[in-house]
Amino acid sequence: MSLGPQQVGRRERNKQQKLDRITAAASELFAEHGVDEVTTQQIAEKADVGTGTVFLYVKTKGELLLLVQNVHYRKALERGRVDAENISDVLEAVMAIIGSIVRCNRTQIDNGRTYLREMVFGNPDEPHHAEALNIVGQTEKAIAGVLRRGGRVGEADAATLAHVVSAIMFLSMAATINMAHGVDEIEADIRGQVSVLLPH
Amino acid sequence: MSLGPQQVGRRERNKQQKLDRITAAASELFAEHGVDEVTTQQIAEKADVGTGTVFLYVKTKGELLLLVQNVHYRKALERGRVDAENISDVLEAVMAIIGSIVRCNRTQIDNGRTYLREMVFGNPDEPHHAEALNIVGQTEKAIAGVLRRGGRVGEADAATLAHVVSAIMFLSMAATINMAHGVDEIEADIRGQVSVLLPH
DNA sequence: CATCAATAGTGACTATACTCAGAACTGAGT
DNA sequence: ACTCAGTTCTGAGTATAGTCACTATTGATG
Repeated sequence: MSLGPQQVGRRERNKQQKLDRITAAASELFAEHGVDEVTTQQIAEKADVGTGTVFLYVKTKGELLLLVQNVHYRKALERGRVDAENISDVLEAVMAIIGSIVRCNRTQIDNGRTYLREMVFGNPDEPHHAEALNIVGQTEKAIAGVLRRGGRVGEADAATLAHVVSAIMFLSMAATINMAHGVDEIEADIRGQVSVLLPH
Repeated sequence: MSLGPQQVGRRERNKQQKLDRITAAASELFAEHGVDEVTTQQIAEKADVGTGTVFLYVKTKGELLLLVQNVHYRKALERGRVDAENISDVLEAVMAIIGSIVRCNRTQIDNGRTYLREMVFGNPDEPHHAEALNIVGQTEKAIAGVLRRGGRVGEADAATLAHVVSAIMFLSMAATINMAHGVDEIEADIRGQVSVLLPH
Protein backbone atom coordinates (compact mmCIF):
# COMPACT_ATOMS: atom_id res chain seq x y z
CA MET A 1 0.00 0.00 0.00
CA SER A 2 2.94 2.34 0.51
CA LEU A 3 3.14 3.88 -2.92
CA GLY A 4 4.92 6.93 -4.23
CA PRO A 5 2.96 10.19 -4.40
CA GLN A 6 1.84 9.88 -8.05
CA GLN A 7 1.76 6.08 -7.96
CA VAL A 8 -1.80 4.80 -8.01
CA GLY A 9 -1.50 1.22 -9.18
CA ARG A 10 -2.71 -0.32 -12.39
CA ARG A 11 -5.92 -1.50 -10.74
CA GLU A 12 -7.05 1.98 -9.71
CA ARG A 13 -6.00 3.42 -13.04
CA ASN A 14 -7.96 0.80 -14.96
CA LYS A 15 -11.01 1.40 -12.87
CA GLN A 16 -10.84 5.12 -13.47
CA GLN A 17 -10.39 4.62 -17.20
CA LYS A 18 -13.40 2.33 -17.36
CA LEU A 19 -15.53 4.80 -15.47
CA ASP A 20 -14.34 7.53 -17.81
CA ARG A 21 -15.20 5.48 -20.88
CA ILE A 22 -18.63 4.64 -19.50
CA THR A 23 -19.29 8.26 -18.62
CA ALA A 24 -18.17 9.46 -22.04
CA ALA A 25 -20.21 6.85 -23.87
CA ALA A 26 -23.34 7.55 -21.87
CA SER A 27 -22.88 11.27 -22.24
CA GLU A 28 -22.67 11.10 -26.02
CA LEU A 29 -25.46 8.61 -26.50
CA PHE A 30 -27.84 10.35 -24.10
CA ALA A 31 -27.16 13.71 -25.73
CA GLU A 32 -27.69 12.41 -29.23
CA HIS A 33 -30.67 10.09 -28.77
CA GLY A 34 -32.19 10.87 -25.40
CA VAL A 35 -31.97 8.65 -22.36
CA ASP A 36 -35.06 6.61 -23.24
CA GLU A 37 -33.83 5.70 -26.70
CA VAL A 38 -30.51 4.34 -25.50
CA THR A 39 -30.07 0.90 -23.96
CA THR A 40 -27.53 0.07 -21.31
CA GLN A 41 -26.16 -2.53 -23.73
CA GLN A 42 -25.37 0.16 -26.27
CA ILE A 43 -23.58 2.19 -23.63
CA ALA A 44 -21.58 -0.85 -22.52
CA GLU A 45 -20.65 -1.63 -26.09
CA LYS A 46 -19.60 1.92 -26.87
CA ALA A 47 -17.57 2.02 -23.65
CA ASP A 48 -16.09 -1.36 -24.56
CA VAL A 49 -17.06 -3.07 -21.31
CA GLY A 50 -19.39 -5.89 -20.38
CA THR A 51 -23.02 -5.04 -19.70
CA GLY A 52 -22.63 -6.04 -16.09
CA THR A 53 -19.69 -3.71 -15.64
CA VAL A 54 -21.83 -0.63 -16.12
CA PHE A 55 -23.82 -1.57 -13.04
CA LEU A 56 -20.61 -1.90 -11.07
CA TYR A 57 -20.24 1.85 -11.29
CA VAL A 58 -23.86 2.94 -11.04
CA LYS A 59 -26.81 1.18 -9.46
CA THR A 60 -29.32 2.12 -12.14
CA LYS A 61 -29.56 3.68 -15.56
CA GLY A 62 -31.11 6.73 -13.95
CA GLU A 63 -28.07 7.26 -11.80
CA LEU A 64 -25.95 7.07 -14.89
CA LEU A 65 -27.89 10.04 -16.19
CA LEU A 66 -27.28 11.91 -12.94
CA LEU A 67 -23.58 11.11 -13.15
CA VAL A 68 -23.43 12.53 -16.64
CA GLN A 69 -25.58 15.62 -16.08
CA ASN A 70 -24.61 16.77 -12.60
CA VAL A 71 -21.52 18.48 -13.93
CA HIS A 72 -23.61 20.59 -16.32
CA TYR A 73 -26.00 21.70 -13.59
CA ARG A 74 -23.09 22.52 -11.31
CA LYS A 75 -21.66 24.78 -14.01
CA ALA A 76 -25.04 26.31 -14.79
CA LEU A 77 -25.50 27.19 -11.15
CA GLU A 78 -22.08 28.83 -11.03
CA ARG A 79 -22.83 30.88 -14.14
CA GLY A 80 -26.18 31.94 -12.72
CA ARG A 81 -24.62 32.91 -9.44
CA VAL A 82 -22.07 35.13 -11.17
CA ASP A 83 -24.74 36.72 -13.35
CA ALA A 84 -26.91 37.43 -10.32
CA GLU A 85 -24.12 39.34 -8.62
CA ASN A 86 -24.24 42.06 -11.24
CA ILE A 87 -27.99 42.59 -11.02
CA SER A 88 -29.34 44.84 -8.30
CA ASP A 89 -33.05 44.10 -8.65
CA VAL A 90 -33.86 41.15 -6.42
CA LEU A 91 -36.41 39.47 -8.69
CA GLU A 92 -34.15 39.85 -11.73
CA ALA A 93 -31.17 38.50 -9.82
CA VAL A 94 -33.15 35.46 -8.70
CA MET A 95 -34.35 34.97 -12.25
CA ALA A 96 -30.76 35.03 -13.49
CA ILE A 97 -29.96 31.99 -11.37
CA ILE A 98 -33.19 30.28 -12.35
CA GLY A 99 -32.73 31.08 -16.03
CA SER A 100 -29.31 29.53 -16.11
CA ILE A 101 -30.64 26.28 -14.68
CA VAL A 102 -33.70 26.24 -16.90
CA ARG A 103 -31.49 26.63 -19.95
CA CYS A 104 -29.36 23.72 -18.76
CA ASN A 105 -32.49 21.68 -18.22
CA ARG A 106 -33.87 22.39 -21.68
CA THR A 107 -30.76 21.78 -23.76
CA GLN A 108 -31.63 18.09 -23.87
CA ILE A 109 -35.39 18.10 -23.66
CA ASP A 110 -36.29 14.62 -22.54
CA ASN A 111 -33.17 14.14 -20.48
CA GLY A 112 -33.97 17.21 -18.44
CA ARG A 113 -37.25 15.84 -17.23
CA THR A 114 -35.77 12.42 -16.56
CA TYR A 115 -33.01 14.05 -14.56
CA LEU A 116 -35.59 15.74 -12.34
CA ARG A 117 -37.56 12.56 -11.97
CA GLU A 118 -34.53 10.58 -10.90
CA MET A 119 -33.50 13.30 -8.49
CA VAL A 120 -36.79 13.29 -6.61
CA PHE A 121 -37.75 9.64 -6.89
CA GLY A 122 -34.44 7.85 -7.16
CA ASN A 123 -32.49 6.22 -4.37
CA PRO A 124 -30.59 8.92 -2.45
CA ASP A 125 -28.03 6.46 -1.12
CA GLU A 126 -26.28 6.47 -4.45
CA PRO A 127 -23.46 9.06 -4.58
CA HIS A 128 -24.48 10.74 -7.85
CA HIS A 129 -27.95 11.15 -6.50
CA ALA A 130 -26.62 12.80 -3.37
CA GLU A 131 -24.56 15.08 -5.59
CA ALA A 132 -27.68 16.15 -7.47
CA LEU A 133 -29.46 16.97 -4.22
CA ASN A 134 -26.42 18.88 -3.13
CA ILE A 135 -26.62 21.04 -6.26
CA VAL A 136 -30.24 21.79 -5.44
CA GLY A 137 -29.18 22.74 -1.93
CA GLN A 138 -26.51 25.07 -3.31
CA THR A 139 -29.03 26.60 -5.66
CA GLU A 140 -31.39 27.31 -2.80
CA LYS A 141 -28.52 28.81 -0.83
CA ALA A 142 -27.65 31.10 -3.72
CA ILE A 143 -31.27 32.20 -4.11
CA ALA A 144 -31.61 32.75 -0.37
CA GLY A 145 -28.51 34.92 -0.48
CA VAL A 146 -30.06 37.16 -3.12
CA LEU A 147 -33.36 37.34 -1.24
CA ARG A 148 -31.62 38.55 1.91
CA ARG A 149 -29.92 41.41 0.10
CA GLY A 150 -32.40 44.24 0.53
CA GLY A 151 -33.29 43.27 4.07
CA ARG A 152 -36.92 43.22 2.94
CA VAL A 153 -37.05 39.49 3.55
CA GLY A 154 -36.46 38.07 7.02
CA GLU A 155 -33.31 36.06 7.66
CA ALA A 156 -35.14 32.79 8.31
CA ASP A 157 -37.81 33.39 5.68
CA ALA A 158 -35.17 33.69 2.98
CA ALA A 159 -34.18 30.03 3.28
CA THR A 160 -37.79 28.88 3.31
CA LEU A 161 -38.70 31.07 0.36
CA ALA A 162 -35.71 29.77 -1.56
CA HIS A 163 -36.95 26.26 -0.94
CA VAL A 164 -40.37 27.26 -2.27
CA VAL A 165 -38.75 28.75 -5.36
CA SER A 166 -36.96 25.46 -5.81
CA ALA A 167 -40.28 23.62 -5.75
CA ILE A 168 -41.73 26.02 -8.30
CA MET A 169 -38.77 25.45 -10.60
CA PHE A 170 -39.02 21.72 -10.28
CA LEU A 171 -42.67 21.52 -11.21
CA SER A 172 -42.48 24.05 -14.02
CA MET A 173 -39.66 22.13 -15.62
CA ALA A 174 -41.04 18.67 -14.94
CA ALA A 175 -44.77 19.01 -15.57
CA THR A 176 -45.93 17.14 -18.63
CA ILE A 177 -48.13 20.11 -19.50
CA ASN A 178 -45.05 22.25 -19.99
CA MET A 179 -43.24 19.54 -21.90
CA ALA A 180 -43.42 21.32 -25.22
CA HIS A 181 -42.53 24.70 -23.74
CA GLY A 182 -39.21 26.33 -24.57
CA VAL A 183 -36.85 28.11 -22.21
CA ASP A 184 -38.69 31.43 -22.46
CA GLU A 185 -42.09 30.03 -21.65
CA ILE A 186 -40.78 28.10 -18.66
CA GLU A 187 -38.96 31.15 -17.41
CA ALA A 188 -42.08 33.28 -17.77
CA ASP A 189 -44.11 30.67 -15.93
CA ILE A 190 -41.64 30.61 -13.05
CA ARG A 191 -41.31 34.40 -12.99
CA GLY A 192 -45.06 34.78 -12.60
CA GLN A 193 -45.02 32.58 -9.53
CA VAL A 194 -41.86 33.91 -7.94
CA SER A 195 -42.94 37.53 -8.28
CA VAL A 196 -45.98 37.01 -6.03
CA LEU A 197 -43.72 35.58 -3.33
CA LEU A 198 -41.58 38.69 -3.08
CA PRO A 199 -42.79 41.67 -1.04
CA HIS A 200 -44.78 43.94 -3.34
CA MET B 1 -77.85 0.54 -31.58
CA SER B 2 -81.37 1.75 -30.75
CA LEU B 3 -81.77 0.32 -27.29
CA GLY B 4 -84.27 0.91 -24.53
CA PRO B 5 -83.34 3.32 -21.76
CA GLN B 6 -81.92 0.72 -19.32
CA GLN B 7 -80.84 -1.66 -22.07
CA VAL B 8 -77.09 -1.65 -22.43
CA GLY B 9 -76.28 -4.86 -24.26
CA ARG B 10 -74.30 -7.79 -23.03
CA ARG B 11 -71.16 -6.45 -24.60
CA GLU B 12 -71.14 -3.21 -22.64
CA ARG B 13 -72.10 -5.00 -19.47
CA ASN B 14 -69.27 -7.50 -19.87
CA LYS B 15 -66.81 -4.74 -20.50
CA GLN B 16 -67.90 -2.88 -17.40
CA GLN B 17 -67.70 -6.02 -15.30
CA LYS B 18 -64.19 -6.74 -16.50
CA LEU B 19 -63.08 -3.21 -15.76
CA ASP B 20 -64.66 -3.52 -12.32
CA ARG B 21 -62.89 -6.77 -11.63
CA ILE B 22 -59.56 -5.36 -12.76
CA THR B 23 -60.04 -2.25 -10.64
CA ALA B 24 -60.99 -4.27 -7.59
CA ALA B 25 -58.09 -6.68 -8.01
CA ALA B 26 -55.58 -3.90 -8.50
CA SER B 27 -57.00 -1.95 -5.60
CA GLU B 28 -56.66 -4.83 -3.17
CA LEU B 29 -53.25 -5.97 -4.33
CA PHE B 30 -51.78 -2.48 -4.41
CA ALA B 31 -53.15 -1.71 -0.95
CA GLU B 32 -51.83 -4.90 0.53
CA HIS B 33 -48.41 -5.21 -1.09
CA GLY B 34 -47.60 -1.86 -2.63
CA VAL B 35 -47.58 -1.14 -6.33
CA ASP B 36 -43.96 -2.20 -6.85
CA GLU B 37 -44.44 -5.62 -5.30
CA VAL B 38 -47.38 -6.54 -7.50
CA THR B 39 -47.06 -7.73 -11.09
CA THR B 40 -49.61 -7.06 -13.79
CA GLN B 41 -49.88 -10.83 -14.20
CA GLN B 42 -51.03 -11.19 -10.61
CA ILE B 43 -53.62 -8.50 -11.15
CA ALA B 44 -54.84 -10.16 -14.34
CA GLU B 45 -55.04 -13.51 -12.59
CA LYS B 46 -56.95 -12.13 -9.61
CA ALA B 47 -59.31 -10.31 -11.96
CA ASP B 48 -59.65 -13.51 -13.99
CA VAL B 49 -58.69 -11.95 -17.31
CA GLY B 50 -55.80 -12.42 -19.72
CA THR B 51 -52.68 -10.38 -19.14
CA GLY B 52 -53.24 -8.50 -22.37
CA THR B 53 -56.74 -7.54 -21.32
CA VAL B 54 -55.48 -5.35 -18.51
CA PHE B 55 -53.73 -3.17 -21.06
CA LEU B 56 -56.96 -2.84 -23.00
CA TYR B 57 -58.31 -0.73 -20.17
CA VAL B 58 -55.17 1.14 -19.13
CA LYS B 59 -52.07 1.99 -21.12
CA THR B 60 -49.59 1.36 -18.30
CA LYS B 61 -49.38 -0.08 -14.83
CA GLY B 62 -48.95 3.45 -13.52
CA GLU B 63 -52.26 4.48 -14.99
CA LEU B 64 -53.85 1.54 -13.27
CA LEU B 65 -52.66 3.05 -10.02
CA LEU B 66 -54.18 6.40 -10.96
CA LEU B 67 -57.46 4.70 -11.84
CA VAL B 68 -57.53 3.05 -8.44
CA GLN B 69 -56.43 6.01 -6.34
CA ASN B 70 -58.13 8.97 -8.00
CA VAL B 71 -61.37 8.23 -6.24
CA HIS B 72 -59.68 8.43 -2.84
CA TYR B 73 -58.06 11.78 -3.61
CA ARG B 74 -61.35 13.13 -4.92
CA LYS B 75 -63.00 12.21 -1.64
CA ALA B 76 -60.11 13.56 0.41
CA LEU B 77 -60.38 16.88 -1.39
CA GLU B 78 -64.11 17.03 -0.70
CA ARG B 79 -63.57 16.31 2.98
CA GLY B 80 -60.87 18.94 3.20
CA ARG B 81 -63.05 21.50 1.44
CA VAL B 82 -65.87 20.93 3.92
CA ASP B 83 -63.52 21.13 6.89
CA ALA B 84 -62.04 24.37 5.59
CA GLU B 85 -65.45 26.02 5.46
CA ASN B 86 -65.77 25.88 9.23
CA ILE B 87 -62.37 27.43 9.92
CA SER B 88 -62.06 31.19 9.86
CA ASP B 89 -58.28 31.52 10.01
CA VAL B 90 -56.95 31.48 6.45
CA LEU B 91 -53.77 29.50 7.13
CA GLU B 92 -55.65 26.93 9.18
CA ALA B 93 -58.33 26.59 6.54
CA VAL B 94 -55.74 26.04 3.82
CA MET B 95 -54.01 23.51 6.05
CA ALA B 96 -57.29 21.65 6.49
CA ILE B 97 -57.46 21.02 2.76
CA ILE B 98 -53.79 20.14 2.59
CA GLY B 99 -54.00 17.88 5.64
CA SER B 100 -56.79 15.86 4.13
CA ILE B 101 -54.79 15.21 0.99
CA VAL B 102 -51.59 14.45 2.85
CA ARG B 103 -53.43 11.87 4.93
CA CYS B 104 -54.78 10.29 1.76
CA ASN B 105 -51.30 10.26 0.31
CA ARG B 106 -49.74 8.62 3.35
CA THR B 107 -52.26 5.85 3.96
CA GLN B 108 -50.40 3.67 1.47
CA ILE B 109 -46.86 4.87 1.82
CA ASP B 110 -45.14 3.75 -1.35
CA ASN B 111 -48.22 4.04 -3.49
CA GLY B 112 -48.59 7.70 -2.57
CA ARG B 113 -45.24 8.61 -3.99
CA THR B 114 -45.77 6.51 -7.08
CA TYR B 115 -49.11 8.21 -7.61
CA LEU B 116 -47.42 11.60 -7.59
CA ARG B 117 -44.69 10.43 -9.91
CA GLU B 118 -47.17 9.09 -12.42
CA MET B 119 -49.20 12.26 -12.24
CA VAL B 120 -46.30 14.52 -13.11
CA PHE B 121 -44.33 12.29 -15.45
CA GLY B 122 -46.96 10.03 -16.98
CA ASN B 123 -48.71 10.45 -20.28
CA PRO B 124 -51.53 13.00 -19.87
CA ASP B 125 -53.45 11.68 -22.88
CA GLU B 126 -54.71 8.81 -20.79
CA PRO B 127 -58.10 9.55 -19.17
CA HIS B 128 -57.18 8.55 -15.62
CA HIS B 129 -54.14 10.75 -15.83
CA ALA B 130 -56.27 13.68 -16.93
CA GLU B 131 -58.59 12.95 -14.03
CA ALA B 132 -55.68 13.14 -11.59
CA LEU B 133 -54.61 16.50 -12.99
CA ASN B 134 -58.21 17.64 -12.74
CA ILE B 135 -58.21 16.83 -9.03
CA VAL B 136 -55.07 18.90 -8.61
CA GLY B 137 -56.79 21.74 -10.45
CA GLN B 138 -59.81 21.47 -8.16
CA THR B 139 -57.54 21.45 -5.13
CA GLU B 140 -55.85 24.62 -6.29
CA LYS B 141 -59.25 26.19 -6.90
CA ALA B 142 -60.38 25.32 -3.38
CA ILE B 143 -57.19 26.75 -1.89
CA ALA B 144 -57.49 29.88 -4.00
CA GLY B 145 -61.04 30.31 -2.72
CA VAL B 146 -59.86 30.26 0.86
CA LEU B 147 -57.02 32.67 0.12
CA ARG B 148 -59.42 35.21 -1.37
CA ARG B 149 -61.61 35.23 1.73
CA GLY B 150 -60.12 38.05 3.76
CA GLY B 151 -59.42 40.23 0.75
CA ARG B 152 -55.82 40.40 1.92
CA VAL B 153 -54.70 38.52 -1.17
CA GLY B 154 -55.29 39.96 -4.64
CA GLU B 155 -57.80 38.24 -6.89
CA ALA B 156 -55.23 37.17 -9.47
CA ASP B 157 -52.52 36.42 -6.92
CA ALA B 158 -54.79 33.91 -5.19
CA ALA B 159 -54.73 31.52 -8.13
CA THR B 160 -50.97 31.83 -8.54
CA LEU B 161 -50.35 31.34 -4.84
CA ALA B 162 -52.60 28.30 -4.83
CA HIS B 163 -50.49 26.87 -7.64
CA VAL B 164 -47.38 27.51 -5.58
CA VAL B 165 -48.95 25.77 -2.60
CA SER B 166 -49.66 22.86 -4.89
CA ALA B 167 -46.00 22.68 -5.84
CA ILE B 168 -44.97 22.77 -2.19
CA MET B 169 -47.33 19.92 -1.40
CA PHE B 170 -46.08 17.85 -4.26
CA LEU B 171 -42.44 18.09 -3.33
CA SER B 172 -42.99 17.62 0.39
CA MET B 173 -44.94 14.44 -0.25
CA ALA B 174 -42.72 13.14 -3.04
CA ALA B 175 -39.19 13.96 -1.90
CA THR B 176 -37.17 10.90 -0.99
CA ILE B 177 -35.82 12.76 2.01
CA ASN B 178 -39.31 12.91 3.50
CA MET B 179 -40.03 9.29 2.62
CA ALA B 180 -39.94 8.09 6.20
CA HIS B 181 -41.92 11.04 7.51
CA GLY B 182 -45.43 10.54 8.83
CA VAL B 183 -48.47 12.70 8.21
CA ASP B 184 -47.63 15.14 11.01
CA GLU B 185 -44.09 15.79 9.87
CA ILE B 186 -45.16 16.35 6.27
CA GLU B 187 -47.92 18.67 7.39
CA ALA B 188 -45.51 20.65 9.56
CA ASP B 189 -43.07 20.90 6.66
CA ILE B 190 -45.76 22.23 4.36
CA ARG B 191 -47.15 24.58 7.00
CA GLY B 192 -43.75 26.17 7.47
CA GLN B 193 -43.55 26.95 3.78
CA VAL B 194 -47.14 28.06 3.27
CA SER B 195 -47.08 30.42 6.23
CA VAL B 196 -44.32 32.56 4.71
CA LEU B 197 -46.40 32.98 1.56
CA LEU B 198 -49.35 34.51 3.36
CA PRO B 199 -49.29 38.21 4.23
CA HIS B 200 -47.78 38.54 7.70
C1' DC C 1 -81.14 -19.53 -38.11
C1' DA C 2 -76.76 -18.41 -40.77
C1' DT C 3 -73.65 -14.96 -42.06
C1' DC C 4 -70.55 -11.55 -41.18
C1' DA C 5 -68.30 -7.23 -39.83
C1' DA C 6 -66.97 -5.16 -35.81
C1' DT C 7 -65.42 -5.40 -31.39
C1' DA C 8 -63.20 -7.52 -27.38
C1' DG C 9 -60.08 -10.85 -25.32
C1' DT C 10 -56.04 -13.65 -25.19
C1' DG C 11 -51.42 -15.42 -23.95
C1' DA C 12 -47.09 -16.41 -26.30
C1' DC C 13 -43.75 -13.24 -27.35
C1' DT C 14 -40.43 -9.15 -27.19
C1' DA C 15 -37.52 -5.79 -25.25
C1' DT C 16 -34.54 -4.39 -21.76
C1' DA C 17 -32.96 -3.07 -17.02
C1' DC C 18 -30.61 -5.42 -13.85
C1' DT C 19 -28.42 -9.90 -11.41
C1' DC C 20 -25.16 -13.29 -10.23
C1' DA C 21 -22.06 -17.28 -10.50
C1' DG C 22 -18.03 -17.89 -12.14
C1' DA C 23 -13.76 -16.19 -14.97
C1' DA C 24 -9.90 -13.14 -15.16
C1' DC C 25 -6.85 -10.10 -13.23
C1' DT C 26 -3.93 -7.94 -9.69
C1' DG C 27 -0.31 -7.39 -6.57
C1' DA C 28 1.56 -8.77 -1.86
C1' DG C 29 3.99 -12.32 0.33
C1' DT C 30 7.34 -16.15 -0.14
C1' DA D 1 8.61 -17.25 -10.39
C1' DC D 2 4.62 -19.11 -7.86
C1' DT D 3 0.71 -18.87 -4.97
C1' DC D 4 -3.32 -17.11 -3.48
C1' DA D 5 -6.74 -14.00 -1.42
C1' DG D 6 -8.95 -10.22 -2.80
C1' DT D 7 -10.87 -7.55 -6.31
C1' DT D 8 -12.87 -6.54 -10.73
C1' DC D 9 -15.10 -8.03 -14.90
C1' DT D 10 -18.26 -10.52 -17.54
C1' DG D 11 -22.26 -11.99 -20.40
C1' DA D 12 -25.75 -15.53 -20.04
C1' DG D 13 -29.73 -15.45 -17.43
C1' DT D 14 -34.06 -13.46 -14.98
C1' DA D 15 -38.04 -10.77 -14.22
C1' DT D 16 -41.70 -8.23 -15.91
C1' DA D 17 -44.12 -4.33 -18.46
C1' DG D 18 -46.15 -4.02 -22.52
C1' DT D 19 -47.27 -5.81 -27.70
C1' DC D 20 -49.58 -8.09 -31.35
C1' DA D 21 -51.30 -11.61 -34.41
C1' DC D 22 -54.74 -14.49 -33.74
C1' DT D 23 -59.26 -16.27 -31.65
C1' DA D 24 -63.81 -15.65 -29.64
C1' DT D 25 -67.90 -13.11 -28.94
C1' DT D 26 -71.45 -10.10 -30.10
C1' DG D 27 -75.48 -8.51 -32.34
C1' DA D 28 -77.22 -6.49 -36.73
C1' DT D 29 -79.02 -8.09 -41.07
C1' DG D 30 -81.19 -11.14 -44.67
